[in-house]
Amino acid sequence: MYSIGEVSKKMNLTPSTLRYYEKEGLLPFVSRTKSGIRSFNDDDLNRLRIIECLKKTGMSIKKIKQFIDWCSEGDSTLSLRYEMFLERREETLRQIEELKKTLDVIDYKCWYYETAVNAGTEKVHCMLLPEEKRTMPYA
Amino acid sequence: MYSIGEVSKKMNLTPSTLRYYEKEGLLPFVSRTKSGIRSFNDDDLNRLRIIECLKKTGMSIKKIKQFIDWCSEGDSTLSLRYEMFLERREETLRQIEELKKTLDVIDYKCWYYETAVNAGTEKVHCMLLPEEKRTMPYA
DNA sequence: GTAACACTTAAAGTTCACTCGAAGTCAAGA
DNA sequence: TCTTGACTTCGAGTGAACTTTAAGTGTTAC
Repeated sequence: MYSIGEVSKKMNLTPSTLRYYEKEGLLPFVSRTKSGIRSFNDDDLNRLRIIECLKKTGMSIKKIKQFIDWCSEGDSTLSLRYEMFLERREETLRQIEELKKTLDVIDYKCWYYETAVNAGTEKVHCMLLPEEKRTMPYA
Repeated sequence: MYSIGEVSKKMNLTPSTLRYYEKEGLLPFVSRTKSGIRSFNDDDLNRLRIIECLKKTGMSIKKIKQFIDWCSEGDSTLSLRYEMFLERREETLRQIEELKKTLDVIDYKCWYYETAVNAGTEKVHCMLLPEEKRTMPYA
């Protein structure tokens, strides 16, 4: 059993954030001591890890709440939850692809500025011979 | 030469967003017609593409403005800009790695729910034999 | 000429995801 | 007993990135 402070350290979230998540309906599973203090167990931590995972795929708090609600509704929502993870999978693959394309542009810019720094001026890129120039859609 | 409406279509940004970017100092290079209408050229579009690229790496408008300011200051800021792109490169690689780890969890959940949907109940995951279970830090 | 439409500004409004502050409760140690 | 420190609630505040609104200007088609 863990207090909100312990969980906040383990998960790298502030206690305020955890209370906010609870208020938004993301943590209906967290129990309380008889004096009203939140008490997280290891299953709760695992559920929090899934929530963090969904956040990293860019899901909003509202959509994550939808998923948590489905979990509470039991087996009748299994296929909805399955579909959701398939969509998250596609979205995550898309994001990885987009970041890889972004990285190509960044890599080009690293070369561009390395060359310019060595030459002492950005003008070097107007003076390069064609075969020294890199092909990029934009510079 | 392109109007704000044409650029908004080309870049998939609203005219309001482009005006907001200008207000925030991201587009000091965009000129105006004598009647005050913004007039973008192809170089401007390329600069906008770099701005979009930096946004995709998670850079804030303020930090992008810093970079734009450096560009306006000329060769004296070349190494600052080089350093910035090296940092962006590291950050982008980090994000790709994080997404790949996230994808592993999502993939596990896809399997988890596929199995549960086929069985008609989530309880199947308590009944699986040890060798059928996947090892994941959390379920 | 005039209607329609895309452009202009400045300022206010929206949404999201927190984040903080005030006031109070509870359990343990000196 | 009293202090300390971590917890509680509720409501207000924050910052980022737009987004909308209102009022007005300019250009083009008929």
